Amino acid sequence: MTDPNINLPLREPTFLILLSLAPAPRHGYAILKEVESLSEGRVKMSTGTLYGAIERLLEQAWIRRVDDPLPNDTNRERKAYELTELGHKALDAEIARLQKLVGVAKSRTAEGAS
Amino acid sequence: MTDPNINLPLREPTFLILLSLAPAPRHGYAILKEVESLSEGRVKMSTGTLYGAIERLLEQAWIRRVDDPLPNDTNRERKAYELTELGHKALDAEIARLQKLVGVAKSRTAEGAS
DNA sequence: ATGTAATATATAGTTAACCGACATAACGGA
DNA sequence: TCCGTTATGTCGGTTAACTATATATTACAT
Repeated sequence: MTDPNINLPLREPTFLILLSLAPAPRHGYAILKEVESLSEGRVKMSTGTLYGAIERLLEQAWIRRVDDPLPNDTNRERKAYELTELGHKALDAEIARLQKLVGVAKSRTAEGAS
Repeated sequence: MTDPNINLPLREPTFLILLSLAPAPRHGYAILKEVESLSEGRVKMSTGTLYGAIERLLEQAWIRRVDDPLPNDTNRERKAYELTELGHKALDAEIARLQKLVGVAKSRTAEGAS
């Protein structure tokens, strides 16, 4: 039932990268900025983390390369990525896992608390 | 502000260990079983993970050793642990982090709506 | 024109936590 | 008496993330 290609849990940077790509394709640096904004400034990924994760996600086929959605007239290199079907499934599965965990945690810590 | 002794995110096994200790002290093996039940059978921690984490959590002073709450008449070794104040804070902070993340993820992946 | 901040990609070396395998032993019931 | 469960622990390998470093282009202000 559970897809063997989807190995949870994701670590936070990976999760946020996928989440940043969920609505639309983006290039690396844009992911970096989006992750920071998604986490309200809390997560400032290093480029080492970012490009390492991109490489891994490409291998796992959770993301794929696409043409830059915002083509520019400069010589500037830009590589864009989007979620694959599998990537979407993985993200959804991870969100479900987190949601369940939060539910359990809430009910467990609520007793006797104030 | 944010306690410098609390370094988030936690990885799932660590989170579940803290959560298992939240209502009451437990000994190692009981934590192992509780984690499995909290995760509805999904997370089957190895003892390597468990005792490694316990050692780390003791060092960080997120848990402390206590007398076995269920004393037995046997020669069986049993070591019980409970959350410290700091451990409780860390757990609460992690739950808050997860909850916020789920909220962001939900709103971002939800289609429709404007 | 010159400097510098922001944009953009990439690699190398290190660390922390987890995982699987292994090891030991007491207990309880069939 | 045997076996599954309870109970504690070590060790080596894996892996993702982190830090630091590197390179180059572009935009903007002085």
